[in-house]
Amino acid sequence: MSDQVLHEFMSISKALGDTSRVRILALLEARPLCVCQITEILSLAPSTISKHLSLLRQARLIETNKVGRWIHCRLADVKMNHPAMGARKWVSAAVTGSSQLKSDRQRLRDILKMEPEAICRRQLKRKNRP
Amino acid sequence: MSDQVLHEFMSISKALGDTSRVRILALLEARPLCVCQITEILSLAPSTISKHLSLLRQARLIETNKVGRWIHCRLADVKMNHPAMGARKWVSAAVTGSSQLKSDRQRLRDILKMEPEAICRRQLKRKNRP
DNA sequence: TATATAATTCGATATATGCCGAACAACGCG
DNA sequence: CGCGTTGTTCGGCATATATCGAATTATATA
Repeated sequence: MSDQVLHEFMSISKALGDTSRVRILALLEARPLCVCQITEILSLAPSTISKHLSLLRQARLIETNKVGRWIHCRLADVKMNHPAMGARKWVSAAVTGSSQLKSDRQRLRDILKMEPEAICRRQLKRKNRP
Repeated sequence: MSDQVLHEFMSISKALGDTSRVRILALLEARPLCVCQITEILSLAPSTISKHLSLLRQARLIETNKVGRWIHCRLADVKMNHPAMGARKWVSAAVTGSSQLKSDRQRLRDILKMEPEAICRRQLKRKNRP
């Protein structure tokens, strides 16, 4: 295809153009997370989170790997020579101080206190008894 | 309003999420330009360009000032302490080598050879005799 | 093997965005 | 002043995207 450079750049900038995806990136700066933890914090449908993660992966901003039943997400390797790395640094510097992201981090701390398996079960419970 | 920080960031990342606006930023890296020159290079309707410039201005990525009949556009002041500055550096580094932007720069060189007033008249001619 | 769980894909829908042309506003010049 | 020029605003249309729920796939476990 033509103009790989611009295409790659647009893939990254479009990925950064949505609040939910920026929140996910900011969460992953604290530590790697599994998809169900991210879903729990953002309070969006699993299918929506899945789509967001797919776009972030396409933009090479995050990497994922399967561990048993779960899929672990983490920020892409910093040593990678890719425009996504410059983006990561910019985002990181630009969003410090956001109250939304601060509140997300607090929610993450709460969730990490629970046993890992309890998180997804919580979502199930909520579904069956609304 | 709540979370000024995230809101400002999203304003910038959304501004960077469109090819035409990235092309405008890249052009302005070469030198300040008037709106009609940008319109000529991108080959879009004046109203479309105007909208793009408005978004770039809201994101504090560019600044404009009126000079007689024309409106001059330039990249925002680098000394400014604003997330837009980090964005500018990232964009600049990430898009070098794009063939689309290279071709835009060539087109810019051609246009700069013409007398300034000839550019807008060219658009007028094309309009009257299609 | 049968069931439950974690995540993705698909289809539908509502909203956002990019683009244009027409109308409008501001400015300069004869 | 009246006209041409430059740019913006507005309304409409087509496309893109964010979201959900239902169906599907893959994995673990009883």
